[in-house]
Amino acid sequence: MNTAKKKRLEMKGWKIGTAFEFLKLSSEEAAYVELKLTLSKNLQEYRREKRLSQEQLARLLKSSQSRVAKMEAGDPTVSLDLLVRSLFALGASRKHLAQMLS
Amino acid sequence: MNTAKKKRLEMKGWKIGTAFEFLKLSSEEAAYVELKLTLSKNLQEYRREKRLSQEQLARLLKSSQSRVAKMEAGDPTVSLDLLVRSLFALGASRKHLAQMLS
DNA sequence: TGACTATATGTCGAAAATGACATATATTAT
DNA sequence: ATAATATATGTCATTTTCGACATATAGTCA
Repeated sequence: MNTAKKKRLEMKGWKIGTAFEFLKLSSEEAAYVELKLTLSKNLQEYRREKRLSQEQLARLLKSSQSRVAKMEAGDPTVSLDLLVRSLFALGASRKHLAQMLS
Repeated sequence: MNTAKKKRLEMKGWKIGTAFEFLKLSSEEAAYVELKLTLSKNLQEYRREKRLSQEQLARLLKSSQSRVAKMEAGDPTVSLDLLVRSLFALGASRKHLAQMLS
C-alpha cells in the first residue's frame, strides 16, 4: 500500500498496522475454526457409520453425551485435542485424518 | 482368544477385559502423542526456515519463548490446538498439515 | 577465555476446556 | 398421539493448558 493512501486511511481513524494484523489473525483463526468444523463433521459421520448413539460414544471416550453433542456441533469450547482423540478412538488413522484435511 | 487360555491368564491375575482396554487406549494414546510429536518437529522446521528465534515466534503468537520451547520439545502440557494455531501462524495450510500426517 | 544470544526447564496464578448434570427439543416407533 | 429414545443447550466445579517469569544450560563469536 502506498504511503499516501495509508495517510488518508489513518486520518479516518484506521490503524493500518493493526488492521493488517487483524486480517492476518482472522484468516488464521478462520483456518483453525474451519479445521475444527471439518473434524466435527467427520466425527459425526464415523459415529453414525458405526451405529453408535452419542451416549454410547461418550461412554467409549469416558466423556458425556453433552460433550459429544458439542463436539459434533462445533462448539467453541471443544478442543482439537478432544476431536482428534475421539476420531482415533473411533478407529480413524493418521491417513484418514490427512484425507479429511485435503 | 479361547476360553481355556483366558481362564489361565485370569488365574494369574490378569483382567482380560481391562488388559484389552488398556492396549486399545494406549494405542490411541500413542497415535495422539506421535501426532503431536510430528507437528512439533514440523513447527521447528518451519520456524528455522523462516530464520526466527523462539523469542520472535513467541511474539508473533502472542505467547512466550518458554511455551515455544515446550511446543518444539513435545511437552505434554502443550495442546494440539496451540501447535496447529502456531503452524497456521507460520503460514502452513491445511494441505501442508495433511502432508505432515501422511 | 568470557560476554552474548538462543534454547530448555520448572513454577505459578489466570484462563480455558472438561465431565457431569439438568433440562429442552427432536426423532422414531408403536 | 404418545411413549421412548436420541440429540441439543446451559451451567458449574474440577482439571488442564496458558502466558509469564526466573533461571539453567547450550551454542556463538570477540
